[in-house]
Amino acid sequence: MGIKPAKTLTLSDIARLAGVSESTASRALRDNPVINAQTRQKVQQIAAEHQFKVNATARSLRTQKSYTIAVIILFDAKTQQAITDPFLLDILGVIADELTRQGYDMLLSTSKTTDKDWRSYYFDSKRADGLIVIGQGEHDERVEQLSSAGVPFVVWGAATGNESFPVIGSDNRQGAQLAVAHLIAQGCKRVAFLGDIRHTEIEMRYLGYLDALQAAGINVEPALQLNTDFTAQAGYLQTQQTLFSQLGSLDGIFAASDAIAMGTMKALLEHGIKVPQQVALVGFDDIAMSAYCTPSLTTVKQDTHAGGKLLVAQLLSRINGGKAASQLLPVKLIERQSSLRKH
Amino acid sequence: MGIKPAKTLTLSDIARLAGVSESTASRALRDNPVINAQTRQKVQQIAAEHQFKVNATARSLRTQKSYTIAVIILFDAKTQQAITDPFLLDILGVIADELTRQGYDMLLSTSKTTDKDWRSYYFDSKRADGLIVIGQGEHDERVEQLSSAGVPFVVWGAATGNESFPVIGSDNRQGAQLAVAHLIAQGCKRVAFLGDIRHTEIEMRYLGYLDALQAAGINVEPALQLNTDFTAQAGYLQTQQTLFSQLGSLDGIFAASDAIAMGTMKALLEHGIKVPQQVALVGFDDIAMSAYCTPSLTTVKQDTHAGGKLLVAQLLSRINGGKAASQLLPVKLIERQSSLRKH
DNA sequence: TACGCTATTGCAATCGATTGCAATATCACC
DNA sequence: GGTGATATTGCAATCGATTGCAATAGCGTA
Repeated sequence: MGIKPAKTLTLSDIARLAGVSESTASRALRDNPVINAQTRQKVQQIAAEHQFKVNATARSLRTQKSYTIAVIILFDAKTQQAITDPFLLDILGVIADELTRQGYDMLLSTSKTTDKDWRSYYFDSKRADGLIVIGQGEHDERVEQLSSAGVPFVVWGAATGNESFPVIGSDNRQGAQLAVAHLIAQGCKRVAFLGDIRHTEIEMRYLGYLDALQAAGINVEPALQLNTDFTAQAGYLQTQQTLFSQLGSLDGIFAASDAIAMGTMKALLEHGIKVPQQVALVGFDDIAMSAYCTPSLTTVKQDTHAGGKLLVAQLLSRINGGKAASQLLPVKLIERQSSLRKH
Repeated sequence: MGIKPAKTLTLSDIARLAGVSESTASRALRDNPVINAQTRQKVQQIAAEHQFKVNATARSLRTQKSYTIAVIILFDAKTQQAITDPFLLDILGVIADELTRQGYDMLLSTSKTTDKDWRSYYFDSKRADGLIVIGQGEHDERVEQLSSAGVPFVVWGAATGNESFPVIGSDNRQGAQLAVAHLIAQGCKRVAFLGDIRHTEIEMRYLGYLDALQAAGINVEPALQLNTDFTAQAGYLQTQQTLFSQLGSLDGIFAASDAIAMGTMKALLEHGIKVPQQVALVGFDDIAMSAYCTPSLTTVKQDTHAGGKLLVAQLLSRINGGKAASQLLPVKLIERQSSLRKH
């Protein structure tokens, strides 16, 4: 009478309904070929009729595989806010889709909360078969710990060549070099760098910046490198507080992320500085908004799609006993109004 | 010799090392008071020394609780891309933190990939104890299905008062009403609405738009409501293709999201239209970039922090046998340059 | 000394599915 | 009819932790 409490059915219920043993039912549901075709169909049909779903927990326990990957997003201890950079969402979406496509679930964690010990929490406890760590932060020692513990994991970040774990990431150095060379080609003589070089990825971008300056025979002024967090606000404040007052005449700025660049642009425009005529500006990431601010933002586009897929592919390969290798992804300069003086 | 293979220890190993039974070890680790204090300490110490972590899978199987919540992000079938709106990341971050704080893990899924049957996949299979659905999409029938199936879940979206499930969301109608009333106060006589009203949240915003117009005695022109997807690109194209050519003279635009508004702004500025002098513009969401575009964007701020916490609180209450109630969160108009004509 | 009560601890079942191995049935072929 | 090979199916152990209930020990008191 009325709707039944819908107690979840178990495999043994299905087996009973189909008149076979649990083992036969299990094999039938997994399409094991030793099972007679008719039996298999019957079991599958009954399971479907009752909307039976294998209990994932029991299966995991028995098979010792969770088919779950933990994704950990590292971010600044300082910027204690929730994840903010739009770029993260981009790559997160790709990873989510790709994991699903491969039959894996995704457990998401932000470093703020689980800063204890990922290995214990996710791996030792069998919550996940492997880890994807996004961002190396400021040389986070926890990442190094993982590598010594035999945990399958891959990192999105900057490969320096020295790390003992696989790192997938954009060719930050070349991207920055392209960006700054472009600024120089537009006539810039004195270019500032906004970004916190304590992050490995940003450090690489700084090296690319130096590459471009040196290739052009421009003298490097260390004072033009300003540590700036990954937010529009940081870019805005940095520009207001430092760039104008302390730095003499600049004619170009390379911001280590689009978010920073947007803050910078705001500050410049507020001061009546014309972008790109007086100061040309280039960012990094190509977030969605970059094309739609005014002037639109020249930037370096990372291939998040390839990156996400590669992260997943490498991790799964590693989990299945194979090797995972670090890899650099090519980037592309997207020229927009914030830096284009000619034409 | 060398590093040991580090085979994971089980509870029975710890029990043996401590010289007690598994049951005692289990109780000791969970701080069960019936266990003698000395025994408890000894067991805990040994567990700590060996970095023992309870196997979450086994525990889940036995206790019938996964301490995991599945978060499902719905988005347009049309915009088949990965999650794009920065607003989502905001609330996702809050939910992640709050779940962690409450001892729950978060399983993230995007609707594109798991469009089968969430109930089966997440709940029947015991992967999750409950679901948080973000966005109702275009009256997604799958959400309704959930409610009839006894699955604990809550939705972030727009409560209409008719739904059979708990919906937490901003007071979209009032937010829109505030925004449009503000435009009218700035002198706008003819205000367009950009947003796809097939989404319940947007529909509410449209109602608020109508409220404000009617309160001001302004005639409603249905042609001024233009279905537009949640992206800057959609806003840009819509503005270019429709607003200029077909709509006569507008002096105000209310965009249903900041992303749309930014696209619109770009198109307006490209056409040499002065914002806010000729056309005043208001968005919705208060994403991080809104303060940093030029002119900065007036918008309606949603309280994502309260929203995320409330979603989690209601869901957990529901899981623990309590009730979950729909709730409307207050919003706030943030006045910025894109609409401020006076002063 | 015996009895009852409390404080601790252990035994064994249980959660639900998977799988190695044994058991049975079926069939071909000599 | 007998024998071995093959196709199906079932039994029972197993994954690792939790927990109801029984068992034991220790202690106070009549």
